[in-house]
Amino acid sequence: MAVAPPLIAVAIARTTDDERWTAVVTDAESRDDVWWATDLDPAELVRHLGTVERDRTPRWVWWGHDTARALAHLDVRPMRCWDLAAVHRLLHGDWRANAARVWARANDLDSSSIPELRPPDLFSAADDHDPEQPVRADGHLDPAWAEGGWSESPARLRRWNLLALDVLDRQRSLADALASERPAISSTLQAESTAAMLAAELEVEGLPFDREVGERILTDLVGPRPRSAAEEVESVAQRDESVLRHVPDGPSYDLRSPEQVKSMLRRCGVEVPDTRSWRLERLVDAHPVVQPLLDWRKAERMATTFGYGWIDEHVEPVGSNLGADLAASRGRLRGRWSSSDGAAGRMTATAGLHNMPAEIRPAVEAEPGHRFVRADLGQIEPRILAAVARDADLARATQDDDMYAPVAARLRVDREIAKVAVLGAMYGQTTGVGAEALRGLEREYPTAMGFLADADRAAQGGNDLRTVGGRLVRMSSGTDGAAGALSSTGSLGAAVDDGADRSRAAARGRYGRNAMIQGAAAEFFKVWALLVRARTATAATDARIVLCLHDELLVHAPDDAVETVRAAIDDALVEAAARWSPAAGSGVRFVADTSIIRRWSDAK
DNA sequence: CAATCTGGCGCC
DNA sequence: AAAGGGCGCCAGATTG
Repeated sequence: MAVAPPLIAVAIARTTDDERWTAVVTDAESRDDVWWATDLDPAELVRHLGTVERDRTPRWVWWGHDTARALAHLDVRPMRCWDLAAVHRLLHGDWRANAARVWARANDLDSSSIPELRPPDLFSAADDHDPEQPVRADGHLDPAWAEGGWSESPARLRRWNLLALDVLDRQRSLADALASERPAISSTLQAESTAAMLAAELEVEGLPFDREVGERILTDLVGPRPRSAAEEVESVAQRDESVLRHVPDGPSYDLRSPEQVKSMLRRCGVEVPDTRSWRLERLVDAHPVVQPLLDWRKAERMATTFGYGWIDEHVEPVGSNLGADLAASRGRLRGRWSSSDGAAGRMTATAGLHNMPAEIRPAVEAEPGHRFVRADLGQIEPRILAAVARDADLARATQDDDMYAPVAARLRVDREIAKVAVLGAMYGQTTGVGAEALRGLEREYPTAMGFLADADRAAQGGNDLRTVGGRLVRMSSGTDGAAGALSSTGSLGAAVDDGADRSRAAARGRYGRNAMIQGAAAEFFKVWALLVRARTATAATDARIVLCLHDELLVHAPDDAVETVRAAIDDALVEAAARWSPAAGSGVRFVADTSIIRRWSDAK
């Protein structure tokens, strides 16, 4: 049995904007400072933190993203973490995990009474609160502390660490209380915390992006970069005209307004309830305006969401670590990352990192002397279903590289039907081609289907759920839960069980059933990604994860390290399956497809 | 005026 | 009987 690593709190802050640092490192057991210093240059700080990491291999405790981001900025890469905000999000299903909310929850305070930070005014003189005291008389954190005041002096950093350790104790005891119901929860909390560190690293690292390639692609799709506002207006007008010239003379229509597009189509004799592309695609023969409209939509989206402005805003030059002449157009595409967001705790990212159109992906290109090692998990959700439901029959199917093949054979249907049915069961879809096969699934895999039905039923009833790893998925109404938008709004007084109510309940059911699978898949993915992170960022290989995409990893590695990285990724998958306790002993096999490529678009 | 909602669409 | 999960982002429309 391994000895648990020591828990050590860390708080760091820049003293001025010229890169001097203050740091306090506090031992959780003794509540004594392991080390503190002020007016440090970054190299000293990094050396000290590295010494603690190496000599004591601690689990680092900190409040949240600020600290993780600062560590990532310093290129300090702790291997074991406890991020109070990440743990809070998981335990309480509350994604607005700022320090005040984390503290309030850990201390059983009502989050609706959290004080707001107010600018100093005439009344502040009447406030007898001591500014050096972080906790107010009502038990809440002083908002001035919570929103940055903690970083103003070494004494405050130390105090901030002690408060963090108090929260840590409360979080650990809550996790202990949940452990009988969710045995994986402790390891989930550790993985989620280290994933928060990875998210901060992804923000700093950025995704290698070649602006010249990107702009060339854009030129093909939406025309050359406008050189003036007038040219911009002209190009927009031309794009609009390519659609509007097919419309009979009459009023003008704004193609960006769905209502007006509906009117426009009506004038052309095409009546539609909405103008979604899948609907219009069936009507391309109904009127010559339909196809140009579809083309317009595609180009317009490219020009607005992923156009020149997008590149200008999110791609930064890599700087001096490459020869300027060698890579003038080389940049890094950066967005903000969250390690666990939304219903099921998936990673999310801004700046289009998670929904970049395939057409643009050739611009994501490894830097000179480097390649990408790309890996994606195969059929992750049905494999996760087999594991979390502990369905032995479905687990047997996962032995196949293509698990839909044995499922199809057992149901005596085509593979495509089996696939649609399995996915539909996890999404809550019960109509269409998969409907008949769904009944086959219920007959042949009653354990897995029963698991989904249980989650569906519980969620329909408004009961909160927990993923297998322990993440709370809130179904109750209120302002906290991600399911707020789904909660029933109508039936307060004269409750009428009408169609709208049933439809909302069904939506909650689908949401809940899917959250159990998507959430567990996210938890498994993070275990895998973190093992890859730990194994590939050694001095020998110095590879970096540059993108996490739900079931896909992109690692940027020096040419001579790519084979080592590939092997590490494959080993990490085997290890993740053994370490992630819901899978351990379930008989479920996980598979990944790994390739070594120059451009992201080269795979698949 | 900003904040929020809605339709639409990219990706998984 | 019917029931399509998640995210971020854009633009227009609406609300406060």
